[in-house]
Amino acid sequence: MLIGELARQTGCDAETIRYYEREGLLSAPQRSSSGYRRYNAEQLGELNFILHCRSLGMSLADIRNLAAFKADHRHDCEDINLLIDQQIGKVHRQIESLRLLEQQLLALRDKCHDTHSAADCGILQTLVEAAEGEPCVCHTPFGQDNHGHSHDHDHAAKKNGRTQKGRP
Amino acid sequence: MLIGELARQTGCDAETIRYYEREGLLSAPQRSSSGYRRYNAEQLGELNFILHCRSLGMSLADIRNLAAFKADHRHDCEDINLLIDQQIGKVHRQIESLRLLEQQLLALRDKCHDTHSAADCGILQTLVEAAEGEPCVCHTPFGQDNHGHSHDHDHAAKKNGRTQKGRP
DNA sequence: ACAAACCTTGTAGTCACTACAGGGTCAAGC
DNA sequence: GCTTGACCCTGTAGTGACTACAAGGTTTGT
Repeated sequence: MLIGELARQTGCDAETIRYYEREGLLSAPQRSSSGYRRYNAEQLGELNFILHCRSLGMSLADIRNLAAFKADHRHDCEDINLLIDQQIGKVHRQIESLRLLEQQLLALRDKCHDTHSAADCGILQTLVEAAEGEPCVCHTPFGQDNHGHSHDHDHAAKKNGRTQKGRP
Repeated sequence: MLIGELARQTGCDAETIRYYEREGLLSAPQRSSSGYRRYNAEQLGELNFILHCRSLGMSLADIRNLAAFKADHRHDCEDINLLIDQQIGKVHRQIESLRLLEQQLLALRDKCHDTHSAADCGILQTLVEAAEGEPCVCHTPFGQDNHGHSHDHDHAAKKNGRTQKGRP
């Protein structure tokens, strides 16, 4: 099966498949005489495994580890449990901080219900004041645990801590 | 005040401040004869506004818009409300999909409590089987609304849809 | 013979930073 | 006057997980 067919069967973009191969997650397939990638059922399974793990929010690095554990059958599964536990912890912290975020946004939204001039907009005023005074709740979205180089997709406020680090 | 002092007062890295300037979020400060950036209270306010919005999970593009609304006082605040509502919607959807994710991970974790060989690890087995059969819950983490180029913190499974797009 | 649909590689862009190289400036101390 | 160290500058490249495109080669059908 060619890459397009694999893409169709898995719902994964062909460019992403090539990307996974480059990243060493997917084993390099055989090639036809003209250089086309030829996949078999085994690689279909490999890719589905990757996609399923991705759908559980795991990073490619985590999946690489998991695949290594899978390959080495003498390995005991302590590390696997640890990996899943870490994933659960990560997701849990994300949920917590997003909930806080939601609260703050809803409170903000509450400042303005009718359409009027931006000069009188309660939301804008609140934002400006909050930035000035900054005695705010100041959660740290998915933060702190951010050592290493995880970069964690936490857009928001990352390491800057604001209340802690800021104004001493 | 020099950039280091501004960094200290806001808890924002100096390199990030320069980045915000490059991106046009922060107005270009005056320069000393030797080219050093000199900030005043107004720019301190500007930066705090940006950081506060970031801590609410807004993208730099959103903040740019918000700042434009702030500047143009004749503008009415409908767009501001819309922006906040969209932000709330985004956060809400993220929470929902993360909750689902958490359930799946907890169910997965439940497959293995003791340390034993990876060959017998319930987690690994479950992952492999789930990838093969794939009659799974198959949530789509923060997906779908992903038009444009939002990139949205969604690690997970992004557009690939899996159950929808895959295997027709 | 030719077009459409596929495949290849390589490079650059996304977002919000972060890190570093390679230099310049400034104040304090000797 | 000279050195040291803390600061500042610009510019470029890297992060994660893709996505998009350019410029070309191959295969298949009419």
